[in-house]
Amino acid sequence: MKNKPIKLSDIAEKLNVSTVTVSKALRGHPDISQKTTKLIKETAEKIGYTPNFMARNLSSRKSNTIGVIVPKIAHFFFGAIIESIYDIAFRNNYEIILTVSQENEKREKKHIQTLLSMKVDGIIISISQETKDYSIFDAVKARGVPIVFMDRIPAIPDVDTVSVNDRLGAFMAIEHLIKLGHTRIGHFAGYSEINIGKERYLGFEDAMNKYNIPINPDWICHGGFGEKAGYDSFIKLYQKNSLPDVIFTVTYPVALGIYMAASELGLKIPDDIDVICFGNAKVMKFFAPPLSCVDQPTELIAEKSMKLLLNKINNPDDKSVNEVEIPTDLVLRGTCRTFNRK
Amino acid sequence: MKNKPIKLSDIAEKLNVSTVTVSKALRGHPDISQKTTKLIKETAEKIGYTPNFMARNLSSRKSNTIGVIVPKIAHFFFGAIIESIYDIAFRNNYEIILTVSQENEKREKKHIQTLLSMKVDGIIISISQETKDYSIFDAVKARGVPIVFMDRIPAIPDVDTVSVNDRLGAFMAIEHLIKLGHTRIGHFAGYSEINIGKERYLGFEDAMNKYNIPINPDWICHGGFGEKAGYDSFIKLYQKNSLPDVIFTVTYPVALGIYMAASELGLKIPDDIDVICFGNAKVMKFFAPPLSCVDQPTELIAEKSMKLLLNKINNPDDKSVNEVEIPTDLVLRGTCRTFNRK
DNA sequence: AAGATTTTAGTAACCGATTAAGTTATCGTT
DNA sequence: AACGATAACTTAATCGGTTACTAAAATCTT
Repeated sequence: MKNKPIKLSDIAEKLNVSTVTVSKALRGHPDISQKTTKLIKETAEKIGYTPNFMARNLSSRKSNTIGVIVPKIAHFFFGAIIESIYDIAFRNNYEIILTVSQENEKREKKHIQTLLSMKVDGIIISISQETKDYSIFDAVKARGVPIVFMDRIPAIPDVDTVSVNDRLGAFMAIEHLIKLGHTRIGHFAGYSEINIGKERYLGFEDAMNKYNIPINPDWICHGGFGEKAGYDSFIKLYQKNSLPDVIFTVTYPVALGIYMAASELGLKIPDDIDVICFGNAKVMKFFAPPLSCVDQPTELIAEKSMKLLLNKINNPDDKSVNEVEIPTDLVLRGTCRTFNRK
Repeated sequence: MKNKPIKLSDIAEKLNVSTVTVSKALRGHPDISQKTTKLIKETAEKIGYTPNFMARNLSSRKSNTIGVIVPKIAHFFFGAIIESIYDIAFRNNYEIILTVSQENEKREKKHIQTLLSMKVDGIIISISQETKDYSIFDAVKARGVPIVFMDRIPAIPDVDTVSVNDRLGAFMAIEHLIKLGHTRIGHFAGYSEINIGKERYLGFEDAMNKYNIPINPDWICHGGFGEKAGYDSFIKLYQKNSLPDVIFTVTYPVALGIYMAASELGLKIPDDIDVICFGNAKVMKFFAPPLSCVDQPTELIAEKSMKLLLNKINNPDDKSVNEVEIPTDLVLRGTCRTFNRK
């Protein structure tokens, strides 16, 4: 009962022309006359022909496909970015192969290999929080496959990147806290091996230094970019009886972890502990209290990344290195609005 | 500077065997002796060979790939499901091609064709809210490609489906409201053409009928499953000065729309207007007030869908029709906890 | 020890397209 | 009228594998 898919040769036979003629006609190649092209296109449409993706890509050696690797999906930041990427890809007639590393370096590596074996035309990646071995990225470059690093960027030279102004964004947040009168400021910093961890910490440090506020190492907690990290760090500080007045978190999920821990511990935000995070999400404004944050414009990140990548794909000889930096905004909602010195 | 990817014949030449031998060895075919197999596998590893996905799939006529189509990504429900699907796929050595219809029937159709042309081994789909023409799904079936409908299911016979108990879930929610003393109950119902819209409405109706509470047609609002629908409907009711006491929404985003509208209008949830929705999300518990809902176990939905699909892929002769139904739970948080008759 | 089997490997054909390199017929030039 | 140029197709080769057959060597049978 299995309908065999229609192929080029079916159309060719029917119209008594060669398969090459059909192939060319369908792609609008000037070799073929208007008349024949029209005829072929019409019959192709009529009998419902769709080209075999594999065959086409194998012989043409390109896939019109972009590979995307992200650490997570079910988090607002990546979800929003992915949605935008899909949208842009669709409009440009590209397919997306999305893979998820689950913050796991080995998976990430395997995905990259898969994408290469699929002959994707380019790759957009936000690396996992635990990725330490960057040699795989050299392999990608060696293959001549354009790659754009987005948001989470490894420290390697000469790569195209799109990120937000992490350092300044963090600085602005901390400066705001200080101006509110805060001095006992903590920072849940993720991992410092990776740019977003490092830069955001640096921004934090910049502000603390500028206003001559000592940094309490107890309050600088590392551990990851997810909820668990925020939750665990908070619980630990609480148990050590060493909570700061306010915590700046490296990501939104980390802040979520704090909300979770605080609610379990019966601590009130923002009275007992205040929170501000890097990264925005639509739902924050409905939180109790609405969470203030440093806004990262996801759509813009996606757009710039895609533009950069498509540009590299279409101009293979373009060896330029582009490091796009997107500005951030401080969005003040219910948290970190005021501070009453205890 | 472009490293040519290594191919089968490179290994074959190096070891002085035929490409077929290499191909077989790498796939562990019994034709080849242990010794040669080991040797081939080792050198393949050493020189970093990865098979060309396109070539392999073209000649073998299968792809070890599953196509997934969802209406949205950046919404908790789908995000969570997709994440689980990716996880299961990875563990089973399948690739996922994820596409996003953006609630658009034409895109959805195009994606299906693309997936077919990519020769995916099977498809998991949650159809768009506006999909009316189901003929494309027959085409998929005719091709012999297994397809599993998940959550959003078209009304066509003999298809494999995985859904939650929409009707009962809605019934339980409404019954709870009624037992709280509510009678002025509204329902933002999405579209009734599609199962989740229809069934959840039916559950609503069941409860209203059981307790002999008249349904006010003004309070049954249709329009979609997204935030905009919730927002628009709420504003409209407000302007008509005809708000119910409590609204049951067909999805979580619709409830979000209400939160948004209510906050703009200065109405307090749950005092001025109360809300409960179908569909859960981790962040709801941090809302002001924490949103009560009917929980849909996303992980289970993903798991059942994948299991069903993989089963069909591995047993092509299995013509059974499976309709998996997953139970739901009422999760009470800050909304719809009590009701003081006005 | 000869024939039957099994092991192990190789040959040829093919998957469904695309690209490169012909082949005619037609046309314009001078 | 002879020549090169152009238009419109076709033929052959190729992309990098896999499958179906075939063949030689090794092992087993009786």
